[in-house]
Amino acid sequence: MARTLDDLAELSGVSRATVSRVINGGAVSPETRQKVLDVLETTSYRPNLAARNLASGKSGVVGVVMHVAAQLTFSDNYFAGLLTGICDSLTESAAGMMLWLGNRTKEETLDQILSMGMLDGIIVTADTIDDPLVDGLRSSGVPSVLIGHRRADSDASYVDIDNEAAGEAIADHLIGLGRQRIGHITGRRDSVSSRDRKTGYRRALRRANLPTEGLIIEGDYTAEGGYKAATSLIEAKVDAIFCASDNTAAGALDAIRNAGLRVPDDVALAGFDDLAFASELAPPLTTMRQDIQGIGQEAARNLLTLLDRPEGGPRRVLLPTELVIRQSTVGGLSG
Amino acid sequence: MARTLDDLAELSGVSRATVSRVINGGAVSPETRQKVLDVLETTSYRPNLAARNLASGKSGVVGVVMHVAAQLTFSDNYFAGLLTGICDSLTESAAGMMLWLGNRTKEETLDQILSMGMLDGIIVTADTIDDPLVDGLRSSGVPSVLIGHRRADSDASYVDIDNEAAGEAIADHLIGLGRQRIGHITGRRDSVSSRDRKTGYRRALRRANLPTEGLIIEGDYTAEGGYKAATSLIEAKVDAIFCASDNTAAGALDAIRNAGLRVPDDVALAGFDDLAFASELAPPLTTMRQDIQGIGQEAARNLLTLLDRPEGGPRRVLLPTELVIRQSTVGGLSG
DNA sequence: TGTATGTTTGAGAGCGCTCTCAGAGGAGGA
DNA sequence: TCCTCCTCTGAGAGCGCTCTCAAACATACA
Repeated sequence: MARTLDDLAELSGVSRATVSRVINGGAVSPETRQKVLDVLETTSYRPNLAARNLASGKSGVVGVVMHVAAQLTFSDNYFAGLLTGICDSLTESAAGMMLWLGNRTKEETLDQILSMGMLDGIIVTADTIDDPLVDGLRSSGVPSVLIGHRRADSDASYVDIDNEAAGEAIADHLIGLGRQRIGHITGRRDSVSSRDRKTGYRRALRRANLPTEGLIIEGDYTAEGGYKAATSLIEAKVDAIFCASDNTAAGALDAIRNAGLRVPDDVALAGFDDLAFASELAPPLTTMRQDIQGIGQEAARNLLTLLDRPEGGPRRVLLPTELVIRQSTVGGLSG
Repeated sequence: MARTLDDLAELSGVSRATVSRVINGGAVSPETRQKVLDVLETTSYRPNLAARNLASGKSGVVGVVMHVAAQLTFSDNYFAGLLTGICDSLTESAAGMMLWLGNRTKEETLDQILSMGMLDGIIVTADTIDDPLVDGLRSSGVPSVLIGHRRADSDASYVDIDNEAAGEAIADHLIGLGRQRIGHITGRRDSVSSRDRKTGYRRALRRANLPTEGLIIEGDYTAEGGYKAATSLIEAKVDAIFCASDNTAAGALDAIRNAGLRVPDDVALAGFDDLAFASELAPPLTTMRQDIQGIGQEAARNLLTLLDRPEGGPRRVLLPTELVIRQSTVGGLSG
């Protein structure tokens, strides 16, 4: 059983260098190549990654960092979708992946990642306004792709959506419906996407000369937060609510119902994400679809390309979103 | 900036071997050790893992394999809990982790894992009766710890619960309540845990001389499966249902309600897992608590110990479960 | 003083691979 | 025929670390 390149070389009667060329695609004459391939075939040879890594300086492994509470990573479908997409692309390219969740402080996580010293590149979620982990990763020099980005990251490689435009589009939709008091439940306070969606919402309402005072309530992307925030918006006599996430909208829907109001007749309701359950709510939820899994895939592809051709400079991608109109804002729709 | 052991050696005026001893805990005189530690302090030295791996044959990275649909891995709290626990233990020991989900066929996954050739050990979920992935991993010789186990795995290292005893205990509870027609909704057909829980249920009912004919319906651990199965059990006039998972029970609860029956008055309902939502159902669900996160932690710890002392032989752990009685079986309970 | 025993250290041989460099051999032009 | 140019191949030098082995020195005992 051949175990090393030297074994293979001996078996095929060529040098180690030539076997290496065959495996890694160097210039080899057809006959020699075939000879080696034959031996390779009959020999369950597996290159030793550590040796390859040591010699080449590459490991074929990328790090994925989602520094949110571990429990959340898996229960919130947003992160689940992201990870699924990333896994997908990486598997396709036979790249390995190491995962870091929020089990430790950001400092510890950063330290651990850097001391691995073995990662070709890193994918990291960057939706927090002030994030030492992202800063540390970026300044470490390890090639990275961010999912989401702050202003400070505008010269980094990232995959994101245009949250401002999306927020504005949803608000415009509600405005177009003739609603006059349109409330907004934001996402987490320290979240970039939340802030941008709010900015978009504000811009739309200002342009339409509609009030926003007292109509913006802070949420946290969860259903519970949505319920609470919606309760105070109802007191403020809104006739529409734009929630920064579908989860939030699900909570808000409960609150509206419990207040004895009808959706959309009394209050039109819109979410963000278009998670699977959005279309199954009663009534089905108008929302901004983002292809979460696609974002994950793109991030991984992006990183792999970056590793392949570092000279290409930072790679920035904005993925499209799509307004999905359902009965929670437009009652008369069929389906 | 010192980058290699040789640099450090030069800086501290000793040999590379001595620096290595200080770092890895060999015998070094106090003065020499201090000298080296001082240099280490002022020098942001990070050992090169590839080199270390190559020289020592160890990588400090373990593989985690959960070959279920990726989407499921994250939406089902069972797997989420498992992963959280594993991450926890591994992080504690500063061990790296690589994750494989069900993005590819089992054969491809197996191949990819083995060709990594860099994993010190593997943690793999083994709840499927006939699983080439688990078989392949076990026969590969890479130290592994299974989560769950088949009969064929009785000589492997694993962490599991006693599903038979647990199933029997739940059934006994329902019997003790005086229920006469106790139905059972199983888990996935090819699942070991499902089969064992059913065996336990059967044993209890046989001992109590109660019928099981027509009262065992196949489910799949999901709420949808539970709804469907419960519907036919209701037609079979059961007065109690033991579901193989909480998710299943949630679906069954809907079905029972939709049939206009009351829980527990008409039909007592029990689940399995004690997921977070079990206590929030109306009525709160009687269920068998298993410490899912604890199982994950134990699996990781188990593997690390195994790697440390391979001579110890396989390490088998059965974690306890606990019957949690709530109003879905005993109506009069407070809370 | 000589011998046995123990402690601390350095030299150096790998681990298995990649990659450079130069040599061997063949083709083509003068 | 000789020289140049190109293609293919092998030798060998690392990559940074671990670990064995033996040397050097210290200590203890007879």
